[in-house]
Amino acid sequence: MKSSSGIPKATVERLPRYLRCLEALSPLRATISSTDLAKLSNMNAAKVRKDLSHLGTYGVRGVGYDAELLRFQIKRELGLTREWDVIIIGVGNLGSALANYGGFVNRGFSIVGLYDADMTKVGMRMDGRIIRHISALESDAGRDGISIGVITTPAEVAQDVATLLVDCGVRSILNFAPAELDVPDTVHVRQVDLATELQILSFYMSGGTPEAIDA
Amino acid sequence: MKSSSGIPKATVERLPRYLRCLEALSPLRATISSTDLAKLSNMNAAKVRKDLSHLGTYGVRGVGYDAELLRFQIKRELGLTREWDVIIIGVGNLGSALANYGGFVNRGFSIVGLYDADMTKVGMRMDGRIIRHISALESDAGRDGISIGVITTPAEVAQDVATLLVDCGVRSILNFAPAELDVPDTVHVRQVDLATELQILSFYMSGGTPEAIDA
DNA sequence: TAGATTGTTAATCGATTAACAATC
DNA sequence: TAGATTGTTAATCGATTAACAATC
Repeated sequence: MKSSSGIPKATVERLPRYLRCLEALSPLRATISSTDLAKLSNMNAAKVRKDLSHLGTYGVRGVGYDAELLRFQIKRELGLTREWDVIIIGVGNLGSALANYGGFVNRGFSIVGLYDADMTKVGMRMDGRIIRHISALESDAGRDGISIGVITTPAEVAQDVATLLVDCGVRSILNFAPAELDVPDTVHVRQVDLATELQILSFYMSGGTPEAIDA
Repeated sequence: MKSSSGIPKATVERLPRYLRCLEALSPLRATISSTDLAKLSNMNAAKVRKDLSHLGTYGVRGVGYDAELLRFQIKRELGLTREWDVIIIGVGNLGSALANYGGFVNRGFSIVGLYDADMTKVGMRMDGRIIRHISALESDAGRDGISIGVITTPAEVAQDVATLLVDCGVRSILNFAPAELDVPDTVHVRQVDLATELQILSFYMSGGTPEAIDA
């Protein structure tokens, strides 16, 4: 008995990157080698082959991978052969930007609901959808079966929103609020923190530890 | 001779998280143990101690860490005792959201410029700053000394923008465009791809490989 | 056949974790 | 002193990479 998926975490997190490179490829290109895909994705050819080997053996020795087939296999592995319903909670600057962002729809995600606690926003139309009050979430969720909740609220209320989502049966959360979320471990959380990214860059710009000066 | 910083990559990427937890702490709280910090940051106490040991020995056996001192040491290590100047290229939905996002300023980052290629946007005022044309970037950069460039353009032009930034002397890039950037390895790139995050969640929702069904 | 490239093995490297002596 | 908690060691685990036999 092995774990529900034999694919290592690190590989899963790289598959979308390969997919993105394959989709950007000229449609005329029939095959691609691990070396070429490595170059496109800023990766190492051995790593590419090892990652792809987890999908099955879709490469042809001496030739490479069928680009179209590989694209499909990655999508299948990532569960992107179906469409997932996404809701956004918190229609501030970032939430609005995501609601209007075209990059989701053509990548397998459909934004089916926008929620906010601010009554002055409720009822407003945004990219064809009406903003609903957060209190409507529970009944909506029961009817619609939401796959992913995106949290773009202020940090102070992020935990409450996460708890509400979990109570509504949502098992995947993408959290943009700079707050740690405490959820059952049946729930998957991906955290994106914009300030964190800048802080990591800051570390490398400042050149590491002061001790390194006496090198 | 060791590398310019002895701190492992994985630790650097966790320091902002500890920092965020410490800043959310009650100001009355004088000390914090590795166990408590681990709970707050959804981490393991041994990992916390190991990470913090890279900063020096600021803990006290039997007592814990001085919360305020620890906060300062992490900020110092991350290079956050100074302020970094940030520019945003591409004032679309996401770029505008970031320009108006308060979370940067009080975390050590100052947005000093907004650029776009669209002449209808150039000259517009946004959160007190005037959007300038991308062609002005080169001379502005020479005068101002920009630390970090944030790319929020369409994917198609992201590489050109990155190249321009590098030519302007920018050595740290935060890229939101779903495109792989090819830059010299003196330049640090952090990539944030919103669709990628959803795709990773999709993988775990769909339960891994089909082969797993016959378990 | 000769050249190219995969799939996989085995070595290496780095990160995580448990355990515990040191010490407040 | 007794209890608590760090800092660090050593074991473990997982990820990366080079190398090459298999094979198109």
